[in-house]
Amino acid sequence: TEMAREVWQEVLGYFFAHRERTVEAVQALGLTPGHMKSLFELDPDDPRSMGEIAEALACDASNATWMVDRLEERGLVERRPHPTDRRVKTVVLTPEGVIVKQQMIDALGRPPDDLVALDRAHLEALRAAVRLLPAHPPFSAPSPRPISKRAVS
Amino acid sequence: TEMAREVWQEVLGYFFAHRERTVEAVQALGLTPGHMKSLFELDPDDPRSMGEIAEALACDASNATWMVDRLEERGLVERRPHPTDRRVKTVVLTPEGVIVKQQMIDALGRPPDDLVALDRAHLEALRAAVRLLPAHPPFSAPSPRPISKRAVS
DNA sequence: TATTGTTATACTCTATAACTATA
DNA sequence: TATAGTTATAGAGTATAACAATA
Repeated sequence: TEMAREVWQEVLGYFFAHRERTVEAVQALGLTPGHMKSLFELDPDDPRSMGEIAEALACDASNATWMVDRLEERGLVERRPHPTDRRVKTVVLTPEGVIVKQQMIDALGRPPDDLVALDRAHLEALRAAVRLLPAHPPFSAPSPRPISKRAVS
Repeated sequence: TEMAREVWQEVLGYFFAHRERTVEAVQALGLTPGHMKSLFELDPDDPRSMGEIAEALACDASNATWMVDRLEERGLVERRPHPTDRRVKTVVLTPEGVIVKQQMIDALGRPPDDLVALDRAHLEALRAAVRLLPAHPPFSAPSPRPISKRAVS
């Protein structure tokens, strides 16, 4: 419908107006957009294989190797052998990786000044409204980790 | 405030969930993100200098040269001499560039399916709310062109 | 001399293809 | 033989520095 288009264009316009700020926030941590996407997928306790990372990032396997190399050089992630399949390498966040990931999430999630400056009434209306948006993964995905999950598919 | 943060994070999360779709829409037109940003800045009747383009895209002047080269090869833009300063080259959209720009805007502005599928009541509430967002340039900026503007600053 | 844009060059990120080691 | 990951290589995109033309 036409209303959906209006809503989407407003959201897109507002995001584009602040896009530069989010890019800068990531760069300030010395991370590239690719690193950012990788960190969102990784955790200390949920090992991911290289193949899973490549799939999640929708990139080539060789590119995943390259990206994980860079993250490993910075000490943010660690490659580990797979318990049963010696072809597979799994990747987990290091303690420093956890810290940087949290810094990244904090920086990205900080609202723009012009939004903070809005009336309380407007903010309440906005908050009620955005909760009507279709379900989507929370941007600060706190690693949904079911208790019993095998290490790697 | 905390409410502003919640609102921002919901908007960000919703956008991220559909980010891939927008990238694909641009790629389908054979455009890179850099081209996309360039087209947003260009128009048929509002010549921009190379320097202005580099500034608007927050990139190096040499990179602007490179990007305009690519757009010119595709016939979407045209370099023209500046009327008074022969050092300056100005860039305008060609007729074909206008068409492709409009296709890009249409593709980007098409709302996600899950938004279109929402109840009419929810959509009305969302539309009313997003209009409360702080002022920002409309994403499909229809080339704000004051009648009397000198060609290039 | 200062400024505009380009060219020369190098570095980052991404992909395809060939390769190594397991299974 | 097939699969997981890496390495070799090439290309797009970005930046810095040197350069040419013009102011």
